[in-house]
Amino acid sequence: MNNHENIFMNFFKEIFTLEQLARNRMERALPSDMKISHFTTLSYLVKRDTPSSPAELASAFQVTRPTMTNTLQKLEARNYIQVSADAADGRGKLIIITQEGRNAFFTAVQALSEMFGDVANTIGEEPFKEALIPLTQIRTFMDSYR
Amino acid sequence: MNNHENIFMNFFKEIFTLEQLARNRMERALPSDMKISHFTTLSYLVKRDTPSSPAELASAFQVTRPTMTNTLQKLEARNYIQVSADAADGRGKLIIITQEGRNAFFTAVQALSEMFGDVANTIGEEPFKEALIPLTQIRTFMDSYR
DNA sequence: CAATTATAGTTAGTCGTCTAACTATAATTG
DNA sequence: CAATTATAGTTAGACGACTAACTATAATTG
Repeated sequence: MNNHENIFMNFFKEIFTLEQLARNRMERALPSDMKISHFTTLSYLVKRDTPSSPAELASAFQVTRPTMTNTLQKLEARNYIQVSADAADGRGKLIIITQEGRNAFFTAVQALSEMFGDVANTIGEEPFKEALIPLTQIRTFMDSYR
Repeated sequence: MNNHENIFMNFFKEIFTLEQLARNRMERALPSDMKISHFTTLSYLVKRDTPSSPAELASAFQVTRPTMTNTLQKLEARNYIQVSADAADGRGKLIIITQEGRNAFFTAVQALSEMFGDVANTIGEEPFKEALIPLTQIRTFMDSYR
């Protein structure tokens, strides 16, 4: 394995490890019935003022449609989202967040803020800022180049 | 959500998305019976000239011991590793990689190299180098601060 | 415009990870 | 040194992600 490959290997090794560390930490901080997939989906919906389709959500989070079906079923069962038929497309559905969903989301944000606050106080936010630019660049590229 | 939190949210959103993109891409590039967990475990073992314990491996990859048990059982079934009792500790086991494991590992490295080569040719390795320093810093911190 | 192909969403089944609980051995301590 | 506590590894069961295969509707095309 030459140097070239080592940079990529090391990069993705860090990504995999960080993903696991962050997932564990966030899951511990979040309310027990709120998974990361639920949180990120609500986060997307709360910023939108127009309905989103399941396919759009699946694409936004790089998960398959069956995975998004599963996530949305959980959210609907908890009355965090409202699902309706798309009048403009007989195959489609439209998703909006409910007030209950908004409340649950902001409660979760509060819990995460405290957790992130601890991290920020210790390591500071500089490394995060520094990493964000190349990370976004790499993610955008890998996202488009499939 | 204030600015402070947005940096962390955005950072971890990129980590989650990148993890999924990288996982999909690597899984497609690897031989079909070689999972990422198998590859990274073999990668660790191939660099060692002394045996490793399952607990050491679990800790190195931030997975639980039952998860590592599962991974090692798969690797042993394929004769990629050799498992023996630890004479110095009646509870422990010792893991070494076999020649067959080395061969499978280097075949996998070859497949990944080609995939990374495509990425490198298009985006270059600069963003990876740039991200690696703060990523390692953050990972090291989150690793130690549990 | 009928037939084909593509797309939206779901269901079924697999896999890898997790937690909880267990056995066995080692280390610690009153 | 017996009793307690900690550690190594496994098993069982839950969960979220995946792929393959399905239904239904939309878009395309010969």
